[in-house]
Amino acid sequence: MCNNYVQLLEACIASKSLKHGKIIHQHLLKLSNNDFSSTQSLLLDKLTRLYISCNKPQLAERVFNSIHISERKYKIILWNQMIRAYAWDGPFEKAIDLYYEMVDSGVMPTKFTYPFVLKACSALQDVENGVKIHGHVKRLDLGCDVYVCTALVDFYMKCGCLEEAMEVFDRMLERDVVAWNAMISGFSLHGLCWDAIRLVLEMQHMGVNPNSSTVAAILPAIGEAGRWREGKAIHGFCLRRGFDGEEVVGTGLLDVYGKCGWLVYAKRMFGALRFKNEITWTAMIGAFVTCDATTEGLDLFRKMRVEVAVSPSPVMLATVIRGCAKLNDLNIGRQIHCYTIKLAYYCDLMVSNTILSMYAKCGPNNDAIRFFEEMPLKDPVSYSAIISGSVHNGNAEEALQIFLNMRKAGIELELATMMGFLPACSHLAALQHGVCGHGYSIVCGFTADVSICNSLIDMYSKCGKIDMARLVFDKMCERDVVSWNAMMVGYGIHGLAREAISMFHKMLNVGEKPDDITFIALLSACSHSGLVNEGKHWFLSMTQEYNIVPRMDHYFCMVDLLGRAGLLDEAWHFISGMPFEPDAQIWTALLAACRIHKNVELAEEVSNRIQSLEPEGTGNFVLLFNLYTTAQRWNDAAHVRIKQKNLGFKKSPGCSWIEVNGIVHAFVGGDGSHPESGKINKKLEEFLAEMKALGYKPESTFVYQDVEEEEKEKILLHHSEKLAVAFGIISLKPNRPIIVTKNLRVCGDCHAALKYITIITKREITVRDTSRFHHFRNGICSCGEFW
DNA sequence: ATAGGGTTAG
Repeated sequence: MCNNYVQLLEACIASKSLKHGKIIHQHLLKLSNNDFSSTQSLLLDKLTRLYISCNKPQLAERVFNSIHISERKYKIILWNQMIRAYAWDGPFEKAIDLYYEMVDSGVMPTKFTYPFVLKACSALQDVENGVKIHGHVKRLDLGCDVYVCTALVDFYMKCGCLEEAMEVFDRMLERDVVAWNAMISGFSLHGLCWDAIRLVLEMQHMGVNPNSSTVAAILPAIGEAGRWREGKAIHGFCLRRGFDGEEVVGTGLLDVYGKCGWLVYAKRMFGALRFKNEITWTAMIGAFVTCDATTEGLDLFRKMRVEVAVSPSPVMLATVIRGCAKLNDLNIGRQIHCYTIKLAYYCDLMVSNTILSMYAKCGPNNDAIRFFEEMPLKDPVSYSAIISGSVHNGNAEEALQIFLNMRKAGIELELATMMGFLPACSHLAALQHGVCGHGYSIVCGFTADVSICNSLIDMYSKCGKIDMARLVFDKMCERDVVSWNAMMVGYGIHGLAREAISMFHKMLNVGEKPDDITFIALLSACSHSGLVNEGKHWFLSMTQEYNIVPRMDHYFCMVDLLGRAGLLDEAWHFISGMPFEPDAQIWTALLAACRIHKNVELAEEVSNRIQSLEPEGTGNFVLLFNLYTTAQRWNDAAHVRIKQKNLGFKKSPGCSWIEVNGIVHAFVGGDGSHPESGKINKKLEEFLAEMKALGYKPESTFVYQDVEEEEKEKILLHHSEKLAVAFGIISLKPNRPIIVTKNLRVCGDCHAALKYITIITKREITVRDTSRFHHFRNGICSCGEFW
């Protein structure tokens, strides 16, 4: 009877029939009175094998454990197979546990044990156990086995221990193509393109022929590095060897072409492949997205849905969603989002992070934050995406809050998190948080990264610490165009145009090529310092010497430059000579200039143009309104206000904020909601009396309501920037800097008053408004009255 | 073999 069961089980193993196997298992349980141990070990052996072959390692392990311990010792193949089954698709910890159990029960592992258990270690990134197991290998004298050594190389490489991997590899007496491939794919995994290529050449030199796996292993690194020349060379090699028709190689080549921007070649590879699997389709869609042919990519996705009757994989949907984000197409984005819900991919972090980032990029809206809050699983990537997304959508305060929650929840900070956090500090001028971010970046080694340092330069300069920004810049081992641009922008907003220009020359001296943003930085620096002739010079040389076609933004800088300097007619002519239609922003720059230089007639003309171009804007109304009130034309002013109201626009209120002990306190004009409001008002009253004694006269032209003088004085005294400064003075120790940020341009009366306050309090005050910094000290402002 | 988060401009 027993033999019959053995034969039955063997039949089940051969046909991988779990269903029948389970029935037999039940029978055996009944026969043996639910006592496994009395069942013959041969049957248990077969049953274990069956469960392993059906990929049910847990069931297999349970049956295996009922074999008597003395017999289990000799079932080495079963041990190995169970470890393999766990190492295949987890739980990986079980593979490692089983390995130790095996060793502890005195069973000698074989060379077949190690590749499996090491695979489990690399899946878990468990270096500690991997190293311990490496020790066992040495003791068991398996250190020369190609199979085991290749597994060790693969393990070390996947865990990022490149030196250990190389050491094992170098000691190998013989190396087959698989061993070389382990090294090559390891380098490729870490983006070390040149090391991977060097090894391919070396292996050929040693007489080992690369196979199609070698090619497949090296292609991702080539693609990531954008080395299209090497990609083409490998393509040629594949053609000679006949590898190019293989799905894996063909897909890899397609991907390289896509990543290098050679869409035509990518399409040709795709067309030439006889067999296309889902990965091939995904790679092609991704190539379209990367090469800015996103619409075509989405079309291909639809075509695939019709032609191939399989549900798209998470990776494919992530690629498609990336496309929606790039197209700024919330409609299709939402559809794909629904589709992922239908396919139950909502627990796939990669998919949900892509959706999150799409909502953030297509903002500003509340979709991103809502989606984030409802995510069942979140990882550091999700946090990074929502932090940078919130900053991108103009909500830096929210970004800061999420960052602090993240810290509280103990979630690991990654480099990209910092890349979202530092701009949030820049926006808020939250110097204390920014400095913490800098410290943390040093500790984590992030400061070795050029982009992090670029963000630090930006953070310090926007927090008023231009010298610290320069210090970061000077300490960088490596700089890119962004570093120079960020530094120049910093000098520009601090009114240090000369320094910005000198940076530009230094940049040219070290051979860095200026880009379009470099010139925006240069032109806006000139504009803030009133360097009209320099600005004109750079605008011309930008096209003539550097072959950069001026964009709308460059024209904006020029209009701003001419306008601020009072050259209104020239600015007008400059706009008329533009090669394309000026947008509302350009006209607004001119309108702002009209306000500074009190030219009502031109302002009316310009305002009409703005309204025809962009009826939604409110800045236009505000500027015109202010201009009329300054000219005391109250009727015209009222008319503008009525028109604005009828059209349903509200002016965004002036808001100023200051960071005190890591908390950002915000104020609007006349704000009495702050807990310290009583003290703030008292301080301001004191200042008013002292200022008047020093010769201050409230400039009532900056009050845009037609009310009594006394009332005007009160309104002026409670402008948001004065409230924030007063709060700073009463809450910060005398040695702490006072840095206030405002969402609009600083008001003229406040500008005058703050100068007096620096005399009275003997403190330095910094105000950052929308266009630049004002450093007040001893009754003088760094802007030299030019802003 | 395909794959998620990122710096400078107004």
